[in-house]
Amino acid sequence: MQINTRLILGDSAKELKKLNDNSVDLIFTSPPYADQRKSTYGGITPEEYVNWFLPIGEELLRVLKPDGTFILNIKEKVSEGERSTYVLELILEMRKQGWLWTEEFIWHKKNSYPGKWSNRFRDSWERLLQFNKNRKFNMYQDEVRVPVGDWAKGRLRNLSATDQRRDNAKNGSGFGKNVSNWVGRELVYPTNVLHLATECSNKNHSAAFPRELPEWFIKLFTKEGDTVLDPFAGSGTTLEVAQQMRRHSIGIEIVPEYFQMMQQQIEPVNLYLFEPESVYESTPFK
Amino acid sequence: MQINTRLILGDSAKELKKLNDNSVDLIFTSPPYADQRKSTYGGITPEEYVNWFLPIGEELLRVLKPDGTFILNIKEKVSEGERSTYVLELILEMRKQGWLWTEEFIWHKKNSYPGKWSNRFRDSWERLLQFNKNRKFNMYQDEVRVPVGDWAKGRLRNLSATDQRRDNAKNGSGFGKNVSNWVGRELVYPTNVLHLATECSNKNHSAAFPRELPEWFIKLFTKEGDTVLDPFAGSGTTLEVAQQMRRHSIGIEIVPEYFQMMQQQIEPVNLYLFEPESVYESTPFK
DNA sequence: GTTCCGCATGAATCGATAG
DNA sequence: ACTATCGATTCATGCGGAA
Repeated sequence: MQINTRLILGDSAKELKKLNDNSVDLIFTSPPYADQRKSTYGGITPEEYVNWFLPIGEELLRVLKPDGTFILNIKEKVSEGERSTYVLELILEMRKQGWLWTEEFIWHKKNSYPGKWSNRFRDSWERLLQFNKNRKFNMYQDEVRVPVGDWAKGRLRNLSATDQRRDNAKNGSGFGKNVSNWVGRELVYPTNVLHLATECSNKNHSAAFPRELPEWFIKLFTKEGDTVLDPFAGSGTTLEVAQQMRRHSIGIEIVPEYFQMMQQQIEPVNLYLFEPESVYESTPFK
Repeated sequence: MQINTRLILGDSAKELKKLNDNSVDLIFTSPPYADQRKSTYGGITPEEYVNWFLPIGEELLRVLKPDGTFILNIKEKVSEGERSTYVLELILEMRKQGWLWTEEFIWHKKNSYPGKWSNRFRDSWERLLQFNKNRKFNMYQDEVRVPVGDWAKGRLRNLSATDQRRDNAKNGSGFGKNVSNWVGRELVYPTNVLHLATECSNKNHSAAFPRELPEWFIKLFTKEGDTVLDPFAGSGTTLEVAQQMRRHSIGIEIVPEYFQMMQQQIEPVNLYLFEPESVYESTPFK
């Protein structure tokens, strides 16, 4: 199967209009955060932020498949000693647009940005807001199971004898099922807190988030051959990961510098030859 | 110095009116969360929640000292497949009342409630919203510094088997060096994420949160002889901790059962005899 | 005296069933 | 149709009794 990675230089508000309705399985993005300094490129002030984002949210709602998911990585900055409220307002407004606010994951950063202030500690977490179009959506939970916590090592070692007995007793009649239950018992489902380190600066350009972050959500909400969209692609981490995981992807980036960085990093068309029948499915492009 | 712990049976909306303006240094509380079922304790629906809380917020703003802090422990529940938005709305409304939303701490629960659903993982975190009356407030950061060794310990504990082996392999020759490195290591400031386990069942009385939670904020925002207020005292964990830390405290609880539990747990007036001159400072009661 | 194992139990959520 | 109740699911933790 052929995996397509499409890079677009331009403004998301405009470029998204060129995508078809209901054509994307997962949107994962980390938009530019609001910033007081107007000098920075794309500098959107906290006051403008919601109105700036909403037209894009509208388009994202259109291009997402009914059973798709939108993950928005965001964190409000401090402004005049307070946390800004634009993220809260954004959630409320997006619900009015028709989004369901399904969940809020937390990225608990193991190594947060250093610093010291008299009235505040280092900020060590970010929001990962999950939005959906419907209550039913695709979620492949088994793909992200993690090794069971440490406690089990000491206690679960010789579970066979007693625990199987207990299991049988509970089930009562049926006794065929239990063995398979305990196979691979080392894996448990994760929670809505992701405890990851921020990416070390071993690459020339440091991404806003570590590769594990998009990887986890791509695993969880898509399968091979699905399409991932990042409307604020930045240096292209999301797309790079999506490609390696054999998902089609589309990235939009307005800053030429970042766009070129992406182009150098990513092969636009990546052929996986071990599945030769090149079934070219419905493309998300009009 | 005499430490006063005052327990009040009644409705916070009314009882708070009996407290003086600007008389409390820290408010730490965990109000009943909104609930679909009307039969249970508190029984406030998500729709009613903001309007129910706001009059209490008004009184809390009045009784808090100008340089005091209000910590609100809360988490929205799921309702019809979505996270409810009442907490977001509450923050926005409290700002209109005059509160500053200074910070949002995260309580990352090590042991979250179990369960499995097709569209959601276990909820493993709660909000600790920090509100203030002014940009300047008392914060004793040095009181909550943690040894670097703490995370090192946790890390070694978690990754026991394989990682210790790997660690040895890395160190290669010298195996005496590493341990002494962490002894007496300098204290560092924490972040805005608290990683604690929930207090589990088998203790005499189980609280909604572990003792470490109020303890940490009492250390951070008050000094000995200051006054702590919990308008939803529940089983009295906050007050108990405050008393042991030699802070005055006031607890209000509407459910007689919980109130009696507090009374049994806490000595109303606790004399610390090793400071005999009983300086009776300004009382917060009218 | 340690270490180990069994058991109970949580600020939960969904879907089916019953009134 | 709409609401209240109930069972099923699941994992980290502390306590108590056993090895």
